[in-house]
Amino acid sequence: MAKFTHANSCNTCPYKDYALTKLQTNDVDLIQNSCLIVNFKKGENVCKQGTEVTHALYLAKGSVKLYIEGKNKNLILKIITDSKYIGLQSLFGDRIYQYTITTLEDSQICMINANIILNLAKKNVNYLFELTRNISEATNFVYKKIIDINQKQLRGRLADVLLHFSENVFKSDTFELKLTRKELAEYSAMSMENTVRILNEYKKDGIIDIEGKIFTIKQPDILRKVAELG
Amino acid sequence: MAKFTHANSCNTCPYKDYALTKLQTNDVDLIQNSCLIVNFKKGENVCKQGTEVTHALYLAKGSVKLYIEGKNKNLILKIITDSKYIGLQSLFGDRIYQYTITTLEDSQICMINANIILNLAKKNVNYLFELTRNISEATNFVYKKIIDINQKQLRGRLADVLLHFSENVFKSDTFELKLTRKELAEYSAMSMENTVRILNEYKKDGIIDIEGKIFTIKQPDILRKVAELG
DNA sequence: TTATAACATTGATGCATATCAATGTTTTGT
DNA sequence: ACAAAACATTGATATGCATCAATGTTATAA
Repeated sequence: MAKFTHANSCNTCPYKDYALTKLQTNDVDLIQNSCLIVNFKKGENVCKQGTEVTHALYLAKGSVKLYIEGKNKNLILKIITDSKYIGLQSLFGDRIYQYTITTLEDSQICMINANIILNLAKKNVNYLFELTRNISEATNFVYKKIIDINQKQLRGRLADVLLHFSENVFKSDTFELKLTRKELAEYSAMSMENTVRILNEYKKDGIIDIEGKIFTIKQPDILRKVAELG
Repeated sequence: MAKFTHANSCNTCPYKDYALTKLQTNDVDLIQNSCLIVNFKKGENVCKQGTEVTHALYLAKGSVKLYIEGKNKNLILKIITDSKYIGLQSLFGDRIYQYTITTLEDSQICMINANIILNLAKKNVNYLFELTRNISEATNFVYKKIIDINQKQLRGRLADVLLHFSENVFKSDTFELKLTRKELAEYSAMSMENTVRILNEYKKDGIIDIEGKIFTIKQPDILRKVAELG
């Protein structure tokens, strides 16, 4: 199992979340005292669909995939890379994880007792407000995901996904995607074979360049048109 | 356009939301003074995808569909019938509606200035906590919706939808669905023709009974099996 | 360092589902 | 009360996509 250490400097932590700035010093101490910094190796589960929510999860360093496990296939809803809470809405909802979270590389996750966060949230409205904003934006993201799955077909979906990585996640025309083709497929809600096929189509057409896991968007405008037309 | 009246008795309103009980009397008055009770006729838009969020929307009486408008087809995410806030997460997120809401029958909607709700939320943590719980549950519902669309095929999806209406919404084996076949299709993420086809399949098999818009679930166990097997 | 498994690629096949078409039925508005 | 539009139904057709299959390539572990 993963190794862990106790947090000892949340206030000066370089991965600190903005919501923490809304808390009094002694409240940050409460979090710090409860907080375990757990080192996960690549491919380990951080939480598991169907289990009870006992901790708030904060991704300090690394990257994870958040996905729904189905009978035959999985659906990756989000790739989370930055210093971010992961799955906050599970704290306030029915306290059962609706999804599994797995690391895509060695990562550090802060685990804070759920009730401590809930109590702080009940005490400090500015803190709760930040968490709520966070949850709301997560919901809006999922709405966009649904519309993609429902309204576009393969080529459009994959174009969307590539643009999303380039523009929102890595903010660069060239990026290294820490996903296998299968995972990219699960993120785009299509089969792995078709993902490969369409990627190579785009490559042949000079729209993108692929070198293993290094992606280069060569003609973002065309990709944008494909994404738009579906 | 829809007629409206000013609210004058939020505290004693039979459609009052639970979250309101968390507010002081004078704070409820703030809401009451801002609150317009708008009478919408069947088929009118309550809010429109892509527009700015200026008001919190509370469905006092009636029923609405919340749906994403696409190029060719719409996707209904939720049918809301009870005394419920509709689209709370849009208040805390990027303040642009990601969806359109349309009434399914004549309905009364309370419209409260968004900033008044936000200010109260910032002042009263118990109130905000209830709103947050509300948003979280909405998010979890959407997650379930995604998994249905992604993992199951037509028959399973439609079985799921029928069971959901019977068990969660109307809590009865027999119910009147205020949806056209097209809307039922948009809610189940499939074509209208296939919706009709499969409904009649179920009818022929004696699993359900349909009389116009009156649905009767005759063999819920079989329907549950269909929903499970996909 | 070699064996084994996971990953990646490409082509061929089948099927679920949307779309098209034609027709009857019910609402809706005037 | 009538016309027009929206809704509902059923069958035939087309196609987007998953699945299967075969093979090469790259990680991973013993």
